[in-house]
Amino acid sequence: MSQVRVRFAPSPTGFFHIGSARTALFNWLYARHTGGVFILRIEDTDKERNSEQFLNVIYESLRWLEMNWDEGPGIGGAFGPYRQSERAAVYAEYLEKLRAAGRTYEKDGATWFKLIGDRHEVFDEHRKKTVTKVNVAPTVIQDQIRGRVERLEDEDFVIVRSDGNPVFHFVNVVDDIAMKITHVIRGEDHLSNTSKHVELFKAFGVPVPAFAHIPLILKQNGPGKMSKRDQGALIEEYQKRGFLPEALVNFLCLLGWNPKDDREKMTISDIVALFDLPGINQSNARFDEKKLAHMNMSYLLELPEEKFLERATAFFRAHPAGGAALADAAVFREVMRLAQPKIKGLEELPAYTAYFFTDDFVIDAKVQEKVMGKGDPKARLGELLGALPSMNFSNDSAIEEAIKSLAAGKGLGFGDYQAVTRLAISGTNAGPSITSMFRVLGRERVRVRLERLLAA
RNA sequence: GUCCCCAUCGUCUAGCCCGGUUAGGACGUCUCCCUUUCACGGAGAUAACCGGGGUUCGAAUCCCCGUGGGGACACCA
Repeated sequence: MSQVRVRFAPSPTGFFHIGSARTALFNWLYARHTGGVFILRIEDTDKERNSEQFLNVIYESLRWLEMNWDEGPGIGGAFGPYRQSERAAVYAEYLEKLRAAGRTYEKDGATWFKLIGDRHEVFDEHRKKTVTKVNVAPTVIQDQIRGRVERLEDEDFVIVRSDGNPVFHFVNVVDDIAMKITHVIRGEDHLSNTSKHVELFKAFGVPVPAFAHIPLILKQNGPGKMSKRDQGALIEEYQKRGFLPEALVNFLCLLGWNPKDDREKMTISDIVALFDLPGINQSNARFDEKKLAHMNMSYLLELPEEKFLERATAFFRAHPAGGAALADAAVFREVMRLAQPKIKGLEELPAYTAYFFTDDFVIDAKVQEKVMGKGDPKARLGELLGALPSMNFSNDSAIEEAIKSLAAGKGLGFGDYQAVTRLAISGTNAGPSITSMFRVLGRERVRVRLERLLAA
């Protein structure tokens, strides 16, 4: 068989969302799995709704998710241009073929595609108008995922608007022919359009590509498919929130596809090796951000220290808290080492580590009430403060030993000092071990914080 | 309304094609363990074959009908 050629064909009429990304991903995976070609084609024939801003979001999101395209904008290729707004000549040429074959006619200033068969008028209750039906046999669609689907396509349809611009169905098919697309992998919302497309392919006298209509992604709450306006729908949102692209890709693969065993976390090369069209599900999947978050945490946890530092640095650079956090590279590195095994996502970092970078941190009132109401926390603070000047701050275990021996001298344990000390130096009840916090903060800042709570 | 697609735990899913499983895994939730807090991790628990008919010795699995969900019905893509 000749080389697989697939395309992802977004229209830049809105932000790039989860569903589009998954469609792109399945196309990309299939190309990589088969050693084929992944083409990016921009379907910007709707002049009213297109915008350069949305176009850039598409490019940026695809690059972020590392779905590199082999042909398309910025790359070129033998079948360009790859933006439909620049392909008018191609459409004119193909329109002429259809016209020559007697498959078009003009009506109301637009060009219509003519079905072959006897015609009769029918009043359509739903559309409240009289339409012309054509007696035709049902169009058969052979779908790689759904099997054989029959659909009656029995009305002529517009292929070129009265303003001269060709419509989606026409340009989509023309480009698939011109770009020698072998497999059309797209959302199931296009299944109903496919009969139009098949009739066009047939009218052009070319073989119909293989179709694979993948299930849709439903919004996490409420009815319907996910759309650009839904909460958690936008790819760039995840990028901004510091999700790891490899985690998002892995998660997206699992929405509608799986390796047929218990594996979930897989490297992209494993996925490429295992992915295939017949393995794709037929039913829609609901988006579950909790599972994405879990996947993300799992990837974050196994990131090498240096990689984590890189990602965290990039995240803080784009964050309001970044200035303070990144002021001292050595401290930042230490704090990130402490934070990596503890957090679920990079977006937790600023709040989780704030007290390392500022002395003006918030003290959690609820935690304070709880901690200060048990035992004699102020006595413990006083004792610790007394021991502080002679404490060896060079490493965690030295600090731990110092606190333990202080505790032992009073007939207490490490735990009796833990909560109140943590509250004093971080304002909360969750975080790295207090010995690490001591070491990173340093004696002087610890002293000030202990005294502050003691005086409160 | 018409047409098309789909249907296993709350969610993502394995199993279905080639009928016989204690219907498996993951996320979530809960419990316990680990522990210097919080996470991580470990052990366990929770929870599903949409309904009804057939076919069959036997149906999650095959067939039909309902029901439910989704999509499409533009001179949008």
